Amino acid sequence: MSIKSQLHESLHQLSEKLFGISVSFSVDIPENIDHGDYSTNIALVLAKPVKKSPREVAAILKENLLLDDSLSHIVDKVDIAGPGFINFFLSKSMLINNLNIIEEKSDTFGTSDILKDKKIITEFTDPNPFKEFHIGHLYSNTVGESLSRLVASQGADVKRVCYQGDVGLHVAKAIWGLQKNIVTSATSLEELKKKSLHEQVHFLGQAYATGATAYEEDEEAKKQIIEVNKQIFAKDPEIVDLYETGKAWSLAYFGEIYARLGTVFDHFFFESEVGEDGKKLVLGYLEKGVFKESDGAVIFPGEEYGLHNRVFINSLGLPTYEAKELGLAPAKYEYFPYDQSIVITGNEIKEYFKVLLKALSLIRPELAEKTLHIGHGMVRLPEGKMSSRTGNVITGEWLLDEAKRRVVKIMYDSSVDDDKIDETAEKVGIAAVKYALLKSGIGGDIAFSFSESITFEGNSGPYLQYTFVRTQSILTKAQDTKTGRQDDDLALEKEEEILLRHLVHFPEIVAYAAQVYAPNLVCEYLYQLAQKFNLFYAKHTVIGSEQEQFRVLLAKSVGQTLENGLTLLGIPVVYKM
RNA sequence: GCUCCUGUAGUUCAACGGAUAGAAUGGGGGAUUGCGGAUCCUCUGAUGUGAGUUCGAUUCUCGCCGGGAGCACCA
Repeated sequence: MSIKSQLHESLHQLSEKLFGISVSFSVDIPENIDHGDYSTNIALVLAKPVKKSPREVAAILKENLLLDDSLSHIVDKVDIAGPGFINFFLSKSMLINNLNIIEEKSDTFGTSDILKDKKIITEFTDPNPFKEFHIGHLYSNTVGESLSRLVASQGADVKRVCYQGDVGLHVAKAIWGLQKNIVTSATSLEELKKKSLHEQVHFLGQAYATGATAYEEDEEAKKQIIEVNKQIFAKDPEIVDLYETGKAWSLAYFGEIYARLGTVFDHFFFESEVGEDGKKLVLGYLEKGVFKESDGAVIFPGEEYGLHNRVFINSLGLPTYEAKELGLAPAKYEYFPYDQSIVITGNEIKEYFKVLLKALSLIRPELAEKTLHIGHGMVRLPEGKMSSRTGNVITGEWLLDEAKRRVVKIMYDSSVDDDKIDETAEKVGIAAVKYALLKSGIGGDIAFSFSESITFEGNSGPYLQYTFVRTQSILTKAQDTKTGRQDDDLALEKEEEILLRHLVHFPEIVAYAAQVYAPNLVCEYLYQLAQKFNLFYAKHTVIGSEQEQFRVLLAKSVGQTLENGLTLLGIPVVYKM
């Protein structure tokens, strides 16, 4: 049990014992370190029912708290402050002993078993074959990977899956565009098959742009594309080679990006696999009145539930995204009988997802109940909107390459050609991009500016990596220093005490971040940790000082915590940069 | 028109209904012949607006003003 919940429990019991009431109150980690390591508002909440002033209530609680043996071990001092907050200060021995705990727990420091035996399936990234992997996908992947790691750190059994739209109008546009562009550029599918993956994917991207533009501007082309769409569903031999080849290119390309980002999916779902099941479900429940026919299409009457109507099967008899998604939920459950299914997508389909969940709740209520949709914001570019229709997109790959290029430029003489440097630059670049995406809350939009997001100063991924490198540098130089158990009666410098008091909170922050699905809380914590360490580092010498043993252990603990935290964010560490 | 999201320093972001609204960046001024200066310190500067609920509101409710997304055969 964490210190926080111990305090909560003790206060709860005390309130019942002294006043005979149980109220809802909180135990917080104060922002201001002068307000203690933990604080509670219980006295403010109790004041009214007890008919005493908050400070009086606090005083009564304080007196009795000190009698509690289990608390006197942990807590050194209890203060009453402000309007009636009770502040707790942890004992020094507790703080120092935490370093020993970190050393023992090593890479499991920060984990817990709150979600033990829970099966959680996470779905994220979801790029569509035949289309670009753009920054939005990069963002979804970064968020999804971090959330997956967070819930896994709390003991959950996690499976990552990716759902890809390999059938539908967008594919028809790309296929049509491929046919067209192969002719206009006087090449052939056989010729293209010999080219590099890069060139193939580029050709695909252009084909999609060609098809998408024609669909909007050319009536004849539009009709043809709709025909192609039917051919795709029918697996028409005329297009099957083109289709399979293009899809394979896309998937190979996505695979390269996942490898760079450190995501390993346990399973890939395709619309082509779940579409039929979804359609059958819809038709089955059409008879039962869940769905309705309207203008030749089958719709779900969301308006009857305060939402909006959506088409599930279009008038051509083809399942739309909605019906396919309806088929996906049971398929996921069959693959992995989950306790919770987390779907991470952009905010723009939030309303749509509500409709979908409503429909699912009438068909498979137990699955709908277990499904959680988390919407993330858009990545806005100051330079203007990107559009895959015009082929004017910033791709995820381009962004990663650009970040890496800038790292090399800043860190090294760019002429150097060295595998080690290349590997480090890649990791630092990934850190810059991922951290920029994760440091703010996932609900809001992200204003992505290269100058500010690919930065190596201030609140950035590379800053954290740099701080980690410093800790490791100390450890290398102090190899012979023993870091065994530390005495309690050490005289602490102010900067040391601040660090120790911050380190205690890591497991609580991680647990909370996992609970509320907020990787940005981990970012915030790590950034503060790095700042506090750098301040300590600037003011005190580690190696050669009288407290070398203690300080080396402190550096080691900070390094371990930084590494564990960065790992939860899906960000790699480096040992030299 | 309807639904949802959103409005905090010049800019980009924080703050379970709590204490003096916290950072980064920008701008001004400084620091360590020391373990990596991609560091550290310091100054500067903000809750769109009007009510309400509360011991206490950036946070909750309502109005107004501004920004964004979605709303039938795309995904």
